[in-house]
Amino acid sequence: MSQRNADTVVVLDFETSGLSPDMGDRAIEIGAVLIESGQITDRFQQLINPGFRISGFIADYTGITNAMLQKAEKAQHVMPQFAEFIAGHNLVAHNASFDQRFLDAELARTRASYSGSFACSMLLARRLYQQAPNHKLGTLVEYKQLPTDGTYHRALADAEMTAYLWLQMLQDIQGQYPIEQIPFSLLQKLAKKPKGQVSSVLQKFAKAS
DNA sequence: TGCCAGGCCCTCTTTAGGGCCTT
Repeated sequence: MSQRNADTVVVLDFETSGLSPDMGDRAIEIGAVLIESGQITDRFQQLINPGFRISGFIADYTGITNAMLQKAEKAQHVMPQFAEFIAGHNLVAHNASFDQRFLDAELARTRASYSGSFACSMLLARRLYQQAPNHKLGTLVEYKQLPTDGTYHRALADAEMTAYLWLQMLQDIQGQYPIEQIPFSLLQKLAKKPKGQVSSVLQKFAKAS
């Protein structure tokens, strides 16, 4: 069974050979962190050999080279390990629809599956931080002065930054509204509400809790 | 930091178009 609270989730990030698994693109790296009761308690990071050479653009963008991928395990070995890592947890990603498409596509190639549901840190940030210059992960890390070692576009580093962003959003909600425990489902619901309704939804929930 | 897609979201909208975000 998936954890109900928003402070216990797996935050994940894929680096891929392109934008669309339907166009033949594959995962080349997966990174994830487990957050339990608001603390990062575990990490997962694996390069994945896609079975073909990646473009120069992707190598430059990620810093992941074809030489690195040649030595890496294929998805059929990596994905079952990852399915074990995320088992029983709800999932968070920045622009989650992108990562969900690759997770589903890579898991479909194995017998592995998952039971948690996704929430998107980007959709939530668009509602909570409407004054931010934009809602790219790197911009939000700078905007909220979140911890970073300066590494971008690598799966574990991006997953960690997304995790800190997620925790910051929980903290900001709890600082503004008297909510002790935020259900994961509330944040999923908020991310789909019109921006003008976010405050009233949180106020109504705070009164009821 | 470009192209391929897809979902969200705004507006000069809804019989549509284009920007944002992910790699």
